[in-house]
Parts: sequence; C-alpha cells; structure tokens
Amino acid sequence: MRRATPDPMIEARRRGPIPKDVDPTIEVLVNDIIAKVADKWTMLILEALDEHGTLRFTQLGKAVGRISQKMLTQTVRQMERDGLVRRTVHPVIPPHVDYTLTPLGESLGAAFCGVWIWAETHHAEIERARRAFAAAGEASDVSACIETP
Amino acid sequence: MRRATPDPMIEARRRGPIPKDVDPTIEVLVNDIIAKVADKWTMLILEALDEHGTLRFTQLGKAVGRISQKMLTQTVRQMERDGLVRRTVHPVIPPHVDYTLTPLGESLGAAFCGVWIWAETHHAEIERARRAFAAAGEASDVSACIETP
DNA sequence: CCGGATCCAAAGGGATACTG
DNA sequence: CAGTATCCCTTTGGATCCGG
Repeated sequence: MRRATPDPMIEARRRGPIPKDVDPTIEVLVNDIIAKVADKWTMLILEALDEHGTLRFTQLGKAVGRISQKMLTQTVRQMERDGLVRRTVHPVIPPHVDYTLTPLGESLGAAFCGVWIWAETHHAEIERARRAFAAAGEASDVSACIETP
Repeated sequence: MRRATPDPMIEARRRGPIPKDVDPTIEVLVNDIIAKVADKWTMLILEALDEHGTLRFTQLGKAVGRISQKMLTQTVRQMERDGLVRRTVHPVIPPHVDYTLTPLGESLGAAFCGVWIWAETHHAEIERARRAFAAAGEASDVSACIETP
C-alpha cells in the first residue's frame, strides 16, 4: 500500500533540528496547538464530522460512539471557540441544532486523515506488539533486555 | 502552499459512510487506537523523537517541553508497550538510556506529519477565531446567532 | 542519570435529573 | 431534541523523596 505522505516538503520537514526559518517562540505555540487538538474526543468528533459532513447533536454522539452528552457538548463547544466547527441553531420545536466543519476544521481533518489510515492499517500490529511485550515481561526479567556495549 | 494529502486513496476514504470493505467491528478498534494515540504527551514525544531521531531520557524531556518526569516515564513506557519506541539501557554508571522510534513509531510519525504542518500553518488562525468568538460573546446575546429558516 | 514510590491537588468524565 | 446543572468517582499529573 502506498504511503500517505510522499510529499517532498514533508520529508524536508522531518529529521534534523528545528529549521532556522521558524521563529523559536513558534515552537511552543505549535506545541500548545497540538496539545489542544490532541484530545481524544476532539479527534473522534472531527473524524465523525469529516466523514458525515453535517450532523445533529444526537447523530453526532452516535457517530462518535461511547461519549456522554456532557463531553460531547463540552468538546464541541471548545471546537466552536477554536473555529473548527460551525454550530447552527434552528429555532423550532423540538430544537434542531446541527454541526459542520468550518474550512479550518476541514483542513485539520485532512491533516489527520493520514492518522485514520494509519490506525486502520496498523492496529493489528499494535496489538501484536502489546502481546509480545506482555509475553516478554512474563518470560524473562527486565535485565535480560539490556545490551552490553 | 501545497496540501499534505493529495493522495487519491485518502480522498477516497473521506466523505460518505463507512465503506463496506471494512469490518464493522474494526471501527471501534480504530477508535480505540485513535483514543490511545491521541494523547497530548504521546504526540509531543512522538514529535520530539521524530525530529531528533534518538534521545536520552533527560534530553527527551527537554525536547518535549513542560513535562514532568513522571508523565515522561509513564508515556514512554506505554509507547514501548505499544511498539512505538525502542528503549535501550546501557548498563553503565551513571545510567544511560536512550529512546528511538521503531519502524511502527516512525510510520505513525509520518502519519502525524500533516498535523505538525497544519499546526504551524494555522495556529494564528485559531487564535483569531478564539478572539472573534470571545468578542462576539461579549458584544451580543446568544439568541442573536440563531437563524430563522 | 534514570527512574520508582508516594502523596496530594486538580481535572476529566459518567449518571442522573431537570428545562425550554 | 438539545442541552444545563449537580453529584460523585476516577484519572491525570505535579512535587518530592529515595534508590540503583
């Protein structure tokens, strides 16, 4: 299967210390963004909206999976503040609210796309690694894993 | 600037309900993986190792930024169990332990690469959205945001 | 230098009940 | 339907001390 990132610009960005065309203070800002965005629920909601386009509150919750309405509300509100989703309220009875990604949110979804694919592709490998680690831990002492240089 | 994911396979995966070539039970597994991997510290450690290649414990902590040694140890151990990093202990005094990504970890790093770039590209936009949201919240009531169909 | 162990504060997150 | 509010338990995560 073809890799998700054959882009030469991406390769250029990997490996090696921080390129000097980047403001040093930007590094912490970027880490802040990563930390904000790298939330379990944020990613799952982003994925759901990226797949389905537009969803109502309950539909969104169902699409995400096991999420309480508290976390759904909380996370979606945060994403709205960050400009990732647009929340539209139709003043009818019963209430009708739907959520959709903004262009910014869509761009983040596109950026995360490689990760969804990675998860689909490698989940078996992770489980294998986990079992291997567990087996190694039971079979032998930790000191057996060290190497003498 | 060119997008990170021009891959046709990626485009094919986005939009629309779950393709039927995917086992329905896989969806929850993938979400599990996402949830595991979408951890703040995991992503930052992954980024640090992806950039620097190999790092010792303290160096890694410094590269990540504001992380306590407890979380560093904990997260790095989890990543080791998941097969993302390889931990090598050199039995010398003082101890020398270094961490590096496994091929699996590198593939995840490559998958996340689009996200680093996104964060670098759009962090200003997020801050702007946040200020705009705050300004809107102060200026008017929430009911002013609803639209009548 | 690289952690493990312990204590403790704060945040995360579920369940339930209630409202417009 | 789409939340808000409350309670309460669990997890996270920092600080500190200690050991190999």
